[in-house]
Amino acid sequence: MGERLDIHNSETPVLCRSCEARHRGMCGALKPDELIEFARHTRKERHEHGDELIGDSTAIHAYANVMRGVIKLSKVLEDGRQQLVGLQFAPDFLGRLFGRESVVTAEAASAVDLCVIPRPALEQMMASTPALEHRLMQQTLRELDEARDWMVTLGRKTAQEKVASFLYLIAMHADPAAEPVDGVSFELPLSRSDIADFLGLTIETVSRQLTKLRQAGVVRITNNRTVEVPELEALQGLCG
Amino acid sequence: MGERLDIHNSETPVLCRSCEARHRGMCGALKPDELIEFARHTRKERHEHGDELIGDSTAIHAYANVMRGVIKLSKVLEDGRQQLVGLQFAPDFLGRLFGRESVVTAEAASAVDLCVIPRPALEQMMASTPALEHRLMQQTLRELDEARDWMVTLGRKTAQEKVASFLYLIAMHADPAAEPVDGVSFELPLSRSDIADFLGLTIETVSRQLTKLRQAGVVRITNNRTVEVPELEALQGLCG
DNA sequence: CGTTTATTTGACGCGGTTCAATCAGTGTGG
DNA sequence: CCACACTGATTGAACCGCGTCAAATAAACG
Repeated sequence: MGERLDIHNSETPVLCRSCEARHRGMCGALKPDELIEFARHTRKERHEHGDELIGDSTAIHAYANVMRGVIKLSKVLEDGRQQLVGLQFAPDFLGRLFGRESVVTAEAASAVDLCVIPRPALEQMMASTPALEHRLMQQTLRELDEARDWMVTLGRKTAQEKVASFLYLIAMHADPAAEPVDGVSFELPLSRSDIADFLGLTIETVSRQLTKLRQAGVVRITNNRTVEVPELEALQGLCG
Repeated sequence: MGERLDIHNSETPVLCRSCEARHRGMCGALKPDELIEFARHTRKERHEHGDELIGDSTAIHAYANVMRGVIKLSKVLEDGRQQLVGLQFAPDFLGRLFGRESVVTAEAASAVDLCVIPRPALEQMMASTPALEHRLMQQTLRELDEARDWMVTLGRKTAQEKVASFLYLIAMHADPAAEPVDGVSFELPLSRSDIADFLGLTIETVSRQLTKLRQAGVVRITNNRTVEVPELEALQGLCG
């Protein structure tokens, strides 16, 4: 009898309870019973640093929610020049909605946990649940805003300002509540090479600018990846 | 009696009949009676080249559809450096949905006709007409794709490739059906200064690269604004 | 036709790339 | 445990593409 009750129970699925996307991500748009229906179609996937999650020009069979880790979206020119065009953190949505095939490559920048849902399942659900499409619309609009900010960085900032802007971006992501006067410390989710591809620079230039920032006392860097910013304000002032 | 019938008539509103947005734009998502309701809230606006349509950091009271002309979206840094972050043509949608205030400046790059709808009217309509939100979602996703393509241009292409890419972009917009082997001719919607801000270059560099392209026989330019491309393939080959 | 603004062209310098060498961290096998 | 290789990051030196500054030319406008 306990079991029979469970079937019609509207409790949050176990796996969703501890999921960030449950509230801040797209699943926040779902009512309890919708969430249960949703969870019936999803599967969890764990990926290692460096795994290619979606290849450029590959068919789109599934979408996903980022539950943990960082994902980089990139594009390459025929001759190999590469540019990052997006960075995704939990609880972002991953995948080009309604696209025939992907126009970017998605790669795990760290260990990553995904909550994967097949394309037809999500699209059906979106069609019947306007709130879900609305939530994804909000995320898409936010991504567009970010892309445009980034375009200013790529087109108009100096190498110094680019690197400062990148550090500031990551710092704010590590601690969204941080005040300008605060100090923060965090791990860089990207290698020098990735940072260069993010900023439209070479690794050498990135490295040189980082040493300048270090010498200026704006940041402290240990083990290549750990960054400490004594006061965000100083960093912000260098962002152009 | 004829008049009474008209009231409940489901004919397309007169002003919408010749509008591009009616089919390709957001209004294509509306059924005839919805279109009538929609049209009750809209007003047509005509703007001159150079008019500021939306200011950075201004409250968003209305959205609009571009019926004619070209609009440039831009951002500026405190010290005046400027970067275009979007170009909009008919029948694109104008305005940051659900945003509190604009994060870009929108300026008419040519004479422009807008179909303006107050913010509450559109948002109510979106809430009750999922197809409308879906259509706008599609446009937003397309804009995001374009922004990311552009990021590659800004971050990784040479001045030569940037200018070629820009000309190619405009050429394809002037004649979307054009084949690579075809030739096309069109008017540039932007000044050299705007093109520079679009590509993250200076006007001098833009000018020099245009002369190079002219000397190479890839384009012919008359009156500073009229461009003729004998074969698109040659131009495309220079886009990197 | 004169004035103003937009574009082109030229000369020069600098910021960032390129090429190359060094250094640091990490794993591997003897 | 150390020598070795390997990968990622830093540093240095030389080069060059693009920006800067300045002047000439062309187009737009009254």
